[in-house]
Amino acid sequence: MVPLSRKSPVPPERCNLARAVNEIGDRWTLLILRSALYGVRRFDDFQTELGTPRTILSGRLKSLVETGLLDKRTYKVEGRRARPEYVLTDKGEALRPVLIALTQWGDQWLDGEGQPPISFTDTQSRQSVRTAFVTEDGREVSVENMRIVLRR
Amino acid sequence: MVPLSRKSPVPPERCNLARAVNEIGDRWTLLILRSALYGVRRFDDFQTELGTPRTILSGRLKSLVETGLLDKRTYKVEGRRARPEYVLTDKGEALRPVLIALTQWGDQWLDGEGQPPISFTDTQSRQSVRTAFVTEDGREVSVENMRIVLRR
DNA sequence: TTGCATGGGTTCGTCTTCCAAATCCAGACC
DNA sequence: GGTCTGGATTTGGAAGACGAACCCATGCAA
Repeated sequence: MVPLSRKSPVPPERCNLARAVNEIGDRWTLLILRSALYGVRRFDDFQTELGTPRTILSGRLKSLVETGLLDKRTYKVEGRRARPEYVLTDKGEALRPVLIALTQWGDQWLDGEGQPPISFTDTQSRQSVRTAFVTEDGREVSVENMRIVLRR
Repeated sequence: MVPLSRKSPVPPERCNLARAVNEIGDRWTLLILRSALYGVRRFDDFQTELGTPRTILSGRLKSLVETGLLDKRTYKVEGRRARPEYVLTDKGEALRPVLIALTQWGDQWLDGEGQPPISFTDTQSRQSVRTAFVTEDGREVSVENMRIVLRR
């Protein structure tokens, strides 16, 4: 169990977790990113899938573009006029491991019965895949063997 | 880049990511969990560190207890009356990898200059630690080598 | 025993955000 | 000219966030 502390080693203002939470830490934003990671790009597709109020969706998409998580482009279907689409940037794509880890947390602690609806396997070994901590050269480290390093 | 899709393979109602987001996906809740993972347990310590309005903090702590992420206990300091404290449960502790992954995302994409304020090393090899996907037996898998498996 | 300090809240009134429904708008097609 | 379609903005009411003040039980000191 974590020992009692009166305050965090890194204050929230300097903490990149706190910053990340400020950027993506709200329900709709996370759900939009979830859909985006599955390839959803269009306003009405987000809206239909998530049921997000159109006002909110419009605002969240704008924020996500401003913070560089989504790229607003134009797509054109033959015989339709050009429309915007919202595609994940590298920065947005880099959240995939975070959201997969959160999904697996949900699989374990929220679902209860049965198999999770989605999981992943390694195309080579065909083994199932989970998130873990690894050293630089890719060997797994357990949480007990991790030491916190504070800068300064 | 992710191919275009008109909807997600798992609808939000069945998705454990969406469920997880409903349970912990708001700013204050995530910030409270962050502090809790560092060992913060007491009302005023959360309040001082995060600046959360006391009404909000009170409500969020209550929810976190109800959803089983925090355990409300009593602590007693010599010469002080007994007071409640909020300690992470196993379910809450299991979020650590998720939040570390998010921290590392923030280190990479939000900070810009310099070293991150906090990082981790393996006590054995002294190498730095990152989050990654691994097979059951702990060998790393890259995102490109991961195949989605849908149940049913 | 009055007074004050402490920690963990609740109450109150305001102020912001959320939200659903309606409307707007530009291009494509008929 | 009328209508469809996708991507929005506007509007007004409902919900949630917020800051300040207050409450309350205990311990301690005068």
